Amino acid sequence: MPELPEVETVANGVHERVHGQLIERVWTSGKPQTFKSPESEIEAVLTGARIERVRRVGKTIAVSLGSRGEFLVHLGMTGRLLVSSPEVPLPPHTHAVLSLSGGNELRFVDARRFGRLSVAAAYEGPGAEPLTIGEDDFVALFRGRKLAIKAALLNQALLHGVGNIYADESLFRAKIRPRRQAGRLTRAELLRLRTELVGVLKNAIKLGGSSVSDYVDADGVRGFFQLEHKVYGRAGEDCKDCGTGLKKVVVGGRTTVYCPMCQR
DNA sequence: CTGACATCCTGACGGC
DNA sequence: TGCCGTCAGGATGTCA
Repeated sequence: MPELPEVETVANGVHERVHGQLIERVWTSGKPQTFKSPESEIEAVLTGARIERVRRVGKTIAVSLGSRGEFLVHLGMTGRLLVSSPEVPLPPHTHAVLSLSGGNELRFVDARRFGRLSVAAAYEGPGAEPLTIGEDDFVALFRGRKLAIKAALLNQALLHGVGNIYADESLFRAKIRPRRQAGRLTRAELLRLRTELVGVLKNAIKLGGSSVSDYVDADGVRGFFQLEHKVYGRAGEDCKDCGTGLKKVVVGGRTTVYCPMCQR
């Protein structure tokens, strides 16, 4: 499932291949819940627009269209944003096709339809940016919060971009149990969490993200960070650091895996 | 306001 | 082999 590193990889890859190009034609599938803005509005804004920049904001891909605003793509769980030749057959579950002046198509494909397309004037994202937030601001995010630290990490209004994989992986590396109350973590623990979170996100970006279900980048290529996972997807296996059996619980409504020995 | 929980959707996987 | 039930999860909406 695409989180910050996967979305960043896709956004950068798409940017390289489409910036500066004109959107000549737009086709949309008509599946209602895929479109957060009316399809007619999306088509009107996109058709004839020039793509200035493609970047990541939280887990959202924001395509800047100059004075026309931004085209926002949220990949949900199984969404893919692909740059393809028109000669390549449309994959099943294609929901939008943008024909570009460079001759290629920008395609949005999403089997499970948790992804969303919309247009907006400008997009800032709901929360703070994990890669650039300072120490004091990071610590302040969790002050007084009674929910579990894992649930707090998943809350996009606090930090945006972190999902289930990198929440579990950063908590393991920071040696913090996922169910600890966020507001009761010490400053030292939160600073450790910030360091490990930034580290794991940057490392994952370097490796092209984690391909666990069907995540691929703009060229359809899989990432490699799943090979570095210490806990995510490893329920029932042994901790790579200490050999203790990893535990699986539900926190914040999400499957959560942790090491009861390493994480306190 | 804060937090907990159900809901959407379909492919993959396990069991028999 | 093939069928069927279960599971996965980001954002949103509802409820306490």
